[in-house]
Amino acid sequence: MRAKPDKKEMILDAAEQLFAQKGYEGSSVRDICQLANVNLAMVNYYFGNKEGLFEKLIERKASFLRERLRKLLDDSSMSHIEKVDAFADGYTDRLFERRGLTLTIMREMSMQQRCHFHETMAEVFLGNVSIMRQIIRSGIEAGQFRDVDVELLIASMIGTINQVLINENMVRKLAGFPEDVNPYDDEKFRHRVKSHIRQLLRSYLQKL
Amino acid sequence: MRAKPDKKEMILDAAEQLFAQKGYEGSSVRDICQLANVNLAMVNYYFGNKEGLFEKLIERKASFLRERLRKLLDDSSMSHIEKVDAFADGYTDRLFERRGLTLTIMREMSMQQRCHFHETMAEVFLGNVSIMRQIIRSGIEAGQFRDVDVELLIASMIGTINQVLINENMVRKLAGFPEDVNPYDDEKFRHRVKSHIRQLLRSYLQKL
DNA sequence: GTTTAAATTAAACGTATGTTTAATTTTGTC
DNA sequence: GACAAAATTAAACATACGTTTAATTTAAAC
Repeated sequence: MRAKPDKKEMILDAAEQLFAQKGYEGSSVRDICQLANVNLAMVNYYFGNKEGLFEKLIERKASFLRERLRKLLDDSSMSHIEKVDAFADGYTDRLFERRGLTLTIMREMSMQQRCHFHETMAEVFLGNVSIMRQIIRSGIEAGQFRDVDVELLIASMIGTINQVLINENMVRKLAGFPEDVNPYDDEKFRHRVKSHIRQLLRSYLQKL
Repeated sequence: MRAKPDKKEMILDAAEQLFAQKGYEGSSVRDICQLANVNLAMVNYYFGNKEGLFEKLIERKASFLRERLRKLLDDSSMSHIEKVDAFADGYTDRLFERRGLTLTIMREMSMQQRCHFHETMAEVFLGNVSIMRQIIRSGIEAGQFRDVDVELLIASMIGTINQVLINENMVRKLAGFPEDVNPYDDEKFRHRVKSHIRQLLRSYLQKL
């Protein structure tokens, strides 16, 4: 007697998977419904239309990360550099775990098509950026960090993770994984990325 | 008597522009032909089909950058860190100037759709990565650089640029540009990105 | 058990897509 | 100017798409 499968969730799951693999336009409503084992009309019944499905997908897990990161701001037991480390680690974990959705959002953000999506995505994104910015700024004000270009440093952190996520085959080649292994599930590789980002941020932020 | 407009080139130009704005699937052959002012059948006449058009687009400017970068390797008048600087500057310029194509390639690389494109793209990409890797490695062997994670450092450099290119609106907000200005044409902003990357690489590579 | 709303279905609708065809025009060569 | 090849065109083709409809089944409430 397993829990009754929620068709709405099944559609969202299927859409998340297909959008990640084939893009928004490349995934037909028929494909999504077939993968979710529901009737073709259910997408429009539950979400109005295909765009509504996409927006629900973005909203579904939007605020999860932010709450965890925001707690870092108020934690007085950690030093500034430890907060930066913790933020980067948390962010890396999150993007690795939700690689498909991360890629989907990134692709949509880079297009002028469907611009009304951008607001939802920008809100989520800027929320996280704002937390990271505050962490770094307070480190600068406390005299522990160099006076760096905060916005671009954040772009470097997120950009590094995205760059690693973008091409699975490239990562396999560069890191020497066999063809049948998903490198993003490999704990060693994730640790390698994390410690690279940590060292990159540390060497850039800390005073000589 | 201006030069006769080469329709093949006009199609490629139109496709490059539309793919960048609306993605591969989001750009119809009809849209492309209308923008290029040619008949609908010309795409299939010149390129066989839509996928052939895309592949020609990738090949058109593939090797341009590599030759310039390769010369850096043999230039004995520059120090190792100067070569890294020059590589990063050249790469940034190139990606900024060809932003649309960069985004298009990035999106395609992140999808499992149309996997036969990946070989062409991977070849171009790995060629450039390989040059940068040699530059950094020889700096490490000469004892001038720390023994860093070369592959991920390159991912950081390219990822930073991509992250900046991905969202025009975000850059406008973060850097304070008005709505009607293209921030990627702004010489000051480009310089800001370049010097950030330079400092990031330098602080990470150079020994304490 | 009847009633009412929600959930689900198969089928159809209208349109947009990539591609092909067959006819026509342009261009270059002798 | 005649011929042949290349370039260009309008029209049609077959298919896939997102969406809607109208009928049916399921579930819940009384």
